Amino acid sequence: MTSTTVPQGPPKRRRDRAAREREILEAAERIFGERGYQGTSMDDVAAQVGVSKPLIYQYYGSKDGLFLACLARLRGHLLDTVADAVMAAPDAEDALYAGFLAWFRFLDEHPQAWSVLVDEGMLSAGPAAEATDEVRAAFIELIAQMVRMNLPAGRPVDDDEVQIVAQSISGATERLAIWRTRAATPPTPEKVARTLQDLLWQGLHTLKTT
Amino acid sequence: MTSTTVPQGPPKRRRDRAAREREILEAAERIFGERGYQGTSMDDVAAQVGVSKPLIYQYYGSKDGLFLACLARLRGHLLDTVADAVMAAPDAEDALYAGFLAWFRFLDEHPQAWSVLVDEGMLSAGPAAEATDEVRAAFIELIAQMVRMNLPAGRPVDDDEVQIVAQSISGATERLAIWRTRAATPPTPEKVARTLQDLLWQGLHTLKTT
DNA sequence: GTCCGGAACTTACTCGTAGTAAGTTACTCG
DNA sequence: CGAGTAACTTACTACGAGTAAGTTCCGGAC
Repeated sequence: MTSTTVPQGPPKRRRDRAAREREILEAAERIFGERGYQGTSMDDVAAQVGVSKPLIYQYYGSKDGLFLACLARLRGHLLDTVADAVMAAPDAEDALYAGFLAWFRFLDEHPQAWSVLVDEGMLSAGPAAEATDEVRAAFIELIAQMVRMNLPAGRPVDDDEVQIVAQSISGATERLAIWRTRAATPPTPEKVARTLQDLLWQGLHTLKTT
Repeated sequence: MTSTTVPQGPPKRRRDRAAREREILEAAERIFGERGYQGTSMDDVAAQVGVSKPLIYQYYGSKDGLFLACLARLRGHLLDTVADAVMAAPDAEDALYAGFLAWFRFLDEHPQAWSVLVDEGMLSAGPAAEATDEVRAAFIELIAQMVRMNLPAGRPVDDDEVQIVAQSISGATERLAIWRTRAATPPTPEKVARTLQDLLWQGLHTLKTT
């Protein structure tokens, strides 16, 4: 009877680093999504994974680091979804609508992912701020490209204006998403996307005349 | 020589409650503005005022409570400034521009006030969330009223659409403000206000035909 | 004056959580 | 088998939010 002493139910012992990192990331996404950044402690995550806290620190460096990893993954996923919708649209006008629609639908379908994204404002201080800006910047860039699609090719583009418009759209869609989650009976994604498109479509053309 | 024992340099001893509350609030605004919500400890504020921490808790209840008090005051100030500019404008088109301009100018002139306002996202958890929503709701309402000013009186107003537009504008202006503080050479308030107005003005009229 | 009631204020804690130092266990390759 | 290394843990420190229980001072009643 040398061994066979403690055959635990879950045979979850040592895993290699990549597998553990994935496991931790999934748990973190879930818990951050449920309880928010502040409401989640590293001990919670560690306990959920069945691992000790320092291991998470070894892999992710800090609480901000772990949160950022979640954020980057989720936002990447969202970005892909929206970008696909935009690319699939037949023309610029449809692309605008399709992009908005994909955005709001994704957030309806992944509510806890969205909770994480909302909390990104959390990291406004510290070196994490730049990281979140980078993550968001990919989105702004997608929007900026869509905006440029609307401008005739020959004209000189005022980059400041493109930036202003892209930032505006980014801010508008984020606030609308937050508002929809809080509202008692939020309008459908279609309705919101349609209204936004109506609001912006004409104005986007005035840029080229400036 | 009954008294005259300890004539300290700064004769800051007991003050009545209202005066102390003001003093604490001013210090808190300054420190929150400089270091952000996370970066500020209650001990910092207490030390700055020259008072002990429990006194602040007695007056403001919690860190969130203190922060909210700052927030409400600053946002009220900002709201008044923008509302005044909107009201003073001769027509709806000017009102839109004037409102945006007042907003961006105020934030340029009160950078640390703005830092506090940016951090409000911080309070996405807990009972403080509703309070910040209330504070923001006043702004949304101002915008919604401006939007309604653009619609002909006789038509039935789609309240959902008005809300969507108001939320969008609120989100756009907030994100633009954040972007301007981070950008190396941000465009002038006039430029941003002008571009935003161009972007939105035409679209605002399409609402009435929906 | 002096006594007393309450408001202003403090000392000295508890508790929870981010983060770390130093050590231990198990897998792997010669 | 034995050594090296990656995976992992125990047992802390540090610090900040929030609190219990007390102390000091002022202003009015007699």
